[in-house]
Amino acid sequence: MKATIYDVAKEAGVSIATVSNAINGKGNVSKKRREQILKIMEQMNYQPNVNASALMGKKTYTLGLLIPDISNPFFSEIARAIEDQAHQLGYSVIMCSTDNKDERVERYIALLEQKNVDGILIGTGIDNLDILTNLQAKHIPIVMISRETTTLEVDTVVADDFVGGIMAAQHLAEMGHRSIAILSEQLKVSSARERIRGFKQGLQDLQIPFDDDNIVICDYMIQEGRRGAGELLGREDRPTALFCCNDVLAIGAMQEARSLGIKVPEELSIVGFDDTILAAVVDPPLTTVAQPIMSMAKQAFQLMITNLDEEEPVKKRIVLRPEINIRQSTARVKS
Amino acid sequence: MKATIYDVAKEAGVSIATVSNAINGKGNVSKKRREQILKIMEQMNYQPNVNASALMGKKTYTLGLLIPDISNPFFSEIARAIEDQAHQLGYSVIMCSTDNKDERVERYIALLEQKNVDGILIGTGIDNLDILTNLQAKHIPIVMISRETTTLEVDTVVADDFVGGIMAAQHLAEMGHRSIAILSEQLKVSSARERIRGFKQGLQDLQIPFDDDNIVICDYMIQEGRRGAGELLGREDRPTALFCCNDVLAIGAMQEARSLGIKVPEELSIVGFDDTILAAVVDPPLTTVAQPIMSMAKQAFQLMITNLDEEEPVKKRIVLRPEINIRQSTARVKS
DNA sequence: CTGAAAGCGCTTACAG
DNA sequence: CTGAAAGCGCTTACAG
Repeated sequence: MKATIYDVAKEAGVSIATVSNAINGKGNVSKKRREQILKIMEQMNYQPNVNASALMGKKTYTLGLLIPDISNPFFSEIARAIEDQAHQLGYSVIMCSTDNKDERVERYIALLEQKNVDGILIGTGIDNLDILTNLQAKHIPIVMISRETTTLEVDTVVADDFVGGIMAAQHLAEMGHRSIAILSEQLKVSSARERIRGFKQGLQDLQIPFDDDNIVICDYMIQEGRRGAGELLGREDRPTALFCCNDVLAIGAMQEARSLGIKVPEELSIVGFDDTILAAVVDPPLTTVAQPIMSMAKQAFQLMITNLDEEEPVKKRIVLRPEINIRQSTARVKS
Repeated sequence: MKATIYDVAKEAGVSIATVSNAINGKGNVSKKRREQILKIMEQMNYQPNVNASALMGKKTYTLGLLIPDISNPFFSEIARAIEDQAHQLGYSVIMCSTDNKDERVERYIALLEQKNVDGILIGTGIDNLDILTNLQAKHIPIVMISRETTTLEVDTVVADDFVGGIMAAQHLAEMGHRSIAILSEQLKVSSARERIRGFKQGLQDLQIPFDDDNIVICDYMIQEGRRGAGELLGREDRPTALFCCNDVLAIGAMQEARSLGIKVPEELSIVGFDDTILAAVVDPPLTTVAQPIMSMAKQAFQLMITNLDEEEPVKKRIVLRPEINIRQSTARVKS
């Protein structure tokens, strides 16, 4: 049987209240008693039961992490970064893959509530704002990572998608591209919208025209990237460069180009977004905009902790600068 | 404030015992009362506090999942499969990336114990057997997935790595390869040992000689795959085919071959293991042995549940047959 | 400086 | 069929 606070109290010849105080550094326990108790705890290999103390209003030291899919490389990297932050401070994190379905989001949130998590990190899109509003009404701390809602006051940390878009545009423009198309995720995804807005801004700054007909919307799958690229590359006046809102679409585009006999980067430049492991592994290696995942996780976790400890902290929105990793999928346009 | 069992009892005009019985289908609550109570629970949006009921010896409906690294594609796929199984039955899973370090394993296990998880799924290597023995002594159900310990009696589900190795050998042999080398993970990894044993068996069955000098050991990283492949490909009598114990090493080998100007598959055939997303994305697409991840997760979870419910169930070892996915990284040897 | 007692939100015999 | 009471492992005033 696991040792309880009663066992150590009996062993130490004190009351459980004193043991509790010794553990938590509360009340006034004499130094001598305290050390003696701590020693006994060690000997008995006593670990306080977190759930029991949570019942008395203390923290559960458990957090929920909502992301679209833990098996997607981008989100698994986010998850790892969050896990590491959490682990350092003794928090556990429960993974929740939502598949971007509100219905799954709701089930998961209900589950997390029942388990009294201290807070929820949200890295997935949520269509129905009421879900978030309800969470706030229940005073469950939330922080959004890599996703955002403009309408709600909630702590969020994102990469600067707008600037990322500009970077991609500038790079392509420098390489001499003038006929460029975009492969986008669904426009309800806030980051996709921002990336496109930034990209168009970047082109406009350089006086390069862009027509919205050159945007094709895809779901977040390689197959979809192929389909979208196929549509664009089949046009009479085919683009010389593609800006893709994520690496997965970029890879789909690369595959489609190859099967159409279009050489990357000689005949078609491709830039992705996210800099997942996939970008490094593909041939040619993908030029892509990298989000500072580690920093994002650190900041997000910091915000979470602050929420947990303070009363009504002022909501923050932290925007981190991305960087473009130029590899071999982009080249000067052939003249 | 969240509704408690007292709130619904008061609202229903009954005692909390009756509410509890109604929820759990215990005792004898009249149908009418039961329905009335359930309705009120619904109205009040009452969710029982799992941690409180866990205190009375019920389950926490929380499981731990130990894997080397959630950001590694193979393990993130395992994690997703486990998560889906768990979610269906109302279990949450806490992710624990161990980096294959016993010290991290121990910290995580201590954390999981404090949180009273119902059981722990282990998909990571553990060097110090005492860690597992202790877990068993504490009667914490464990099941191993994709890893095993022969010395301990513990439920485990693995792919048949031995057969996977044979499949790889047969495929390469059929393609006419006779000069073959192996890129292995550290030999302390049980699955790597089995894969190699199977591979050698496969060759031997076909009377193809193999020399252990042709095995190079690498850590689980692309860079290491490059290094290992470089070593092998630099030899005077360079092999015409490489069997790699996982996709990551295979991809490292592909990259190294390319940078040495050796064409895959024309001059060098490569087969990997695991069939992660990476295998599909790389060029040429990688021939690789696939583990039936979904089935493995299902079985592992099933074993877990059985452990949770039954007294001392007989320990099982479930071995699932892998399959080889032949893509374009392997070809007939040039004659 | 220390302990008795009440309470957190539940479940489980047990009595009626 | 239903409820009073004890108890799970803790924490927190409060009294001494």
